[in-house]
Amino acid sequence: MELDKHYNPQNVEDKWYKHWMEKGYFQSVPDDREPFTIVIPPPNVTGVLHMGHMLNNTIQDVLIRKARMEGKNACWVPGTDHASIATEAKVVKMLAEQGVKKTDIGREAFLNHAWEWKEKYGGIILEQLKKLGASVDWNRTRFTMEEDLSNAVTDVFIQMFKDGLIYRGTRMVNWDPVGKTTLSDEEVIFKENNSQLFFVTYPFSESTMKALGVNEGGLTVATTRPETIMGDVAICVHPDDERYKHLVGKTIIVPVVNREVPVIADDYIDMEFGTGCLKVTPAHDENDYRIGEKYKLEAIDVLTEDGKIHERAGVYVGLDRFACRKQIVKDLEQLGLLQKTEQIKNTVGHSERTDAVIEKRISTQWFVNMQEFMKRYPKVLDAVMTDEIKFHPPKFKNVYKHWMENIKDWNISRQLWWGHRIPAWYDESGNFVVAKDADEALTIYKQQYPDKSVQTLSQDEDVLDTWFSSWLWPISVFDGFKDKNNADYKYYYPTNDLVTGPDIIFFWVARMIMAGYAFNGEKPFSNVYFTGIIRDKLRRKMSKSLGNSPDPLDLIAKFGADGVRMGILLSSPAGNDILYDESQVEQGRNFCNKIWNAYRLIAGWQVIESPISEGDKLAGKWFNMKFRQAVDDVHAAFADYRLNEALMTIYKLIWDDFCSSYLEMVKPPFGEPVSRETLDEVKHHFDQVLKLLHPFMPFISEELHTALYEGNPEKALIVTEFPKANVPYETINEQALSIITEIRNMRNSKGLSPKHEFDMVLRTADSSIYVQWESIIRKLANVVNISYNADKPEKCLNALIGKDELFVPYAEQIDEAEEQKKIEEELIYLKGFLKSVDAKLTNEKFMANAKPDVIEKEKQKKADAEEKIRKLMMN
RNA sequence: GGGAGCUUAGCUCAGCUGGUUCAGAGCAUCUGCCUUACAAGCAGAGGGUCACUGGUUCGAACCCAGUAGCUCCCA
Repeated sequence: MELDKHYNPQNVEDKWYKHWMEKGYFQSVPDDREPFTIVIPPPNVTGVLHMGHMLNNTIQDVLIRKARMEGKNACWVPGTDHASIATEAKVVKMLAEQGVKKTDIGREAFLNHAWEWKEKYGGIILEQLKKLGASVDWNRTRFTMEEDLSNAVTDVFIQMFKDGLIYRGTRMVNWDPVGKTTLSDEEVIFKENNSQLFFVTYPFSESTMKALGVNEGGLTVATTRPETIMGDVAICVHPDDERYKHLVGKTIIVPVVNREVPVIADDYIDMEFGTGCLKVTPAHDENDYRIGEKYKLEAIDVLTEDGKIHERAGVYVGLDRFACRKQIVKDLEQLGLLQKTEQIKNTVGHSERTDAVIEKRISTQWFVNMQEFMKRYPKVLDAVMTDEIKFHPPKFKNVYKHWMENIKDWNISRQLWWGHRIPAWYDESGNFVVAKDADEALTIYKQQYPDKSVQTLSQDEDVLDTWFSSWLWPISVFDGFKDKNNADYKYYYPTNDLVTGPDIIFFWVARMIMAGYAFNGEKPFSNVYFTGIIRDKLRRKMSKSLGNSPDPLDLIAKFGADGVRMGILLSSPAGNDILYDESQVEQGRNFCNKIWNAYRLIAGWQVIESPISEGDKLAGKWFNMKFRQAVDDVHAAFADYRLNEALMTIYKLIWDDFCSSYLEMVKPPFGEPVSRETLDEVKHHFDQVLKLLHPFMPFISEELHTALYEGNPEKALIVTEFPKANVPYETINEQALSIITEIRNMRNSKGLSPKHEFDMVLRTADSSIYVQWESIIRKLANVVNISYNADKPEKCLNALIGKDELFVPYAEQIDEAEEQKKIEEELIYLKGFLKSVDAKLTNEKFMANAKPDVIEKEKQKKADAEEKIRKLMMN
């Protein structure tokens, strides 16, 4: 069969994925083997695959495939996340395009649309994972809003409420005016902003003027948010501030609304900032809220849920908050109350999902009491600090610790419909009970409020934060809440590795650890591999608006899944951002091609039934040594989750040692056959290398593994054995191989063709280390006659091979002076080296302090250098 | 404002508890080759004051202090 000159992934990848599926290799059921479990970070159900997913899932697939080949019962659980805000936003947008508003159609109809949407688009991202080669157990696909997982959420909520870990309270929360929902602190992204700082004068009240005996005047405050002036209830200054001391206790007038408010003093105030006067707006700022509580001030919320001015403000009603800012500044100017405007840099919170500017708002919501939680489950922090749960790279331990030690209550209610509805039921006066369903709620209610005669309660309209279900994921995918004693859960949990981005360390990783210890008393996983964030060449994050994010499926179509996997992995040590560049996936594709052609080479060999030659035998042993060393390196790299280094080791093993060296050593001259024994050995080595490669590049390795055995391999590669570490091997002295490089170099420097034949003379104390390599040296260095310890030829090129001398007779265009110069340079180098070594050896302090083995090494270096110098001097 | 981390070749990064003249890898670059496996290739080569300044040490890319620049997290 004619084989294509270039590897063609299209002919290979889908075929093998289908085959693996049909054979059920991805499926896992509990048995007596050791389990190896990974739960996928569930992508948003309506999402599409992006580069981050590619990196993340490739790493998981590498870990899973390796474990599977090591004889473990590998189980990779796939699934999707309902992603409350993101999905609801998409459905709202879709309905808007049809001219439908969610409030018009009501909750039930809206949810029908959402489920329809989910059915239609929910599977896309999982299908895309197949293209990548992800060996997930599709029978185990879960969805965070399916019945069992929803029940788990409800049960956990109820339990935590009973345990006093969940409470309903009125707090200042983050409000997203576009999504019209609250957000947790983690969902607020702070961005640096160029803002204007407005200096606004609040005039003295009549009584103040009277008391001061003046006819005019006022206090000037600096604010970036003049549109909240209508909510001002006080002016606050520092008690020690000499400028304002006399005004404390007096009143001033809030501009525009002409409300008379007090001037108060509190040492919270920073005298240096602005004018040293703070306008107190308890409804719209966290710090003002605290001051408001302390001094029992009213909180006037002047904004509506969509960020417009509320009727309560009295003026500008209905105007958008930013439009209002402009308008009020204009009006203040006209009133002569705007003193000046300064440009400042500050940070402004934005919604992670909608990017809207966040408003602080006082609202009644559900919270998890985190301080209390951490008090009860100290293991959540300890496990990470003591490496019971290992972070890779470990630098994220600090980040984790810092967050844990400063943890705030978690706002878990969201004003959305798509999600897990909060299992709380209310009567008309706001009394509520928490229960599994309406019936149970009523029963409990009657017990709790026996004197009330309510027959119907209404359920909380809000749903829970998406992460309130995600944090249960490693437990709930194995139905650990439904039945603590089920076989899957007992077998697979705790899971082994979690692979995710550092951006969700708080959202998800930390909370899964909390859930693990709180609901089960056990860690959810043993290792967390934090990937980097994929950026473009210029270190910009990949984003739709920049258009710098390639479509992963296009890349796979162009370069093959193996090529893309390799390209992404090669440059991504754990925790480092990866700078994506198409040349990397090109490198991956080229590597596939290289391997493909290695196969083409041996597939074309004619075979003869003759015994293996000594040279081929030696080449085989030599390659085996290289292979074993590489395998050990690969295992060591895996142990530290240095996957990129493991892959690089394999890359070099295949390209340099297998292709460039081993195959060249045993390759028969054109048209000549190869011995059966040699071919078998080459095939064996090739197959070993493919096994090592398989977790990284599953498709091409499986294809060639099969091809090597003429379509009848004993086993599919995916379930063969991954090469083991620490297998003993015969050590081969390979010093002779540097002769090849030296001679090729000589030829190159003289501009000679590789076809130009050379003879060579070696001066050595031990010719045996060279003799066995002769046939290979002849072949690869194109040398004809080899002699040992003969006289130095009249005219020759020379080089040092270790401590031995190599002469290559060559009469033409030889420049004696140049050759001499080369030797001189070598001598200068060696003498310098010797001097530095001598300096150490004659230094008493060195001899006194250095470890014996270091001294021994230095002595050896001295002896070697002296011998080399002696030889060079003789010429 | 608080915290963490980074700075090594043109680029991306290794360099473990100081000890081969220790300065490495891949890619890129340069030179010569279309040598019947592969030009998506082959054979070679050249690139670095290890951010800067001091200190500790027989010895520092590595340890310590300071300076500068960058990144991330938190408020």
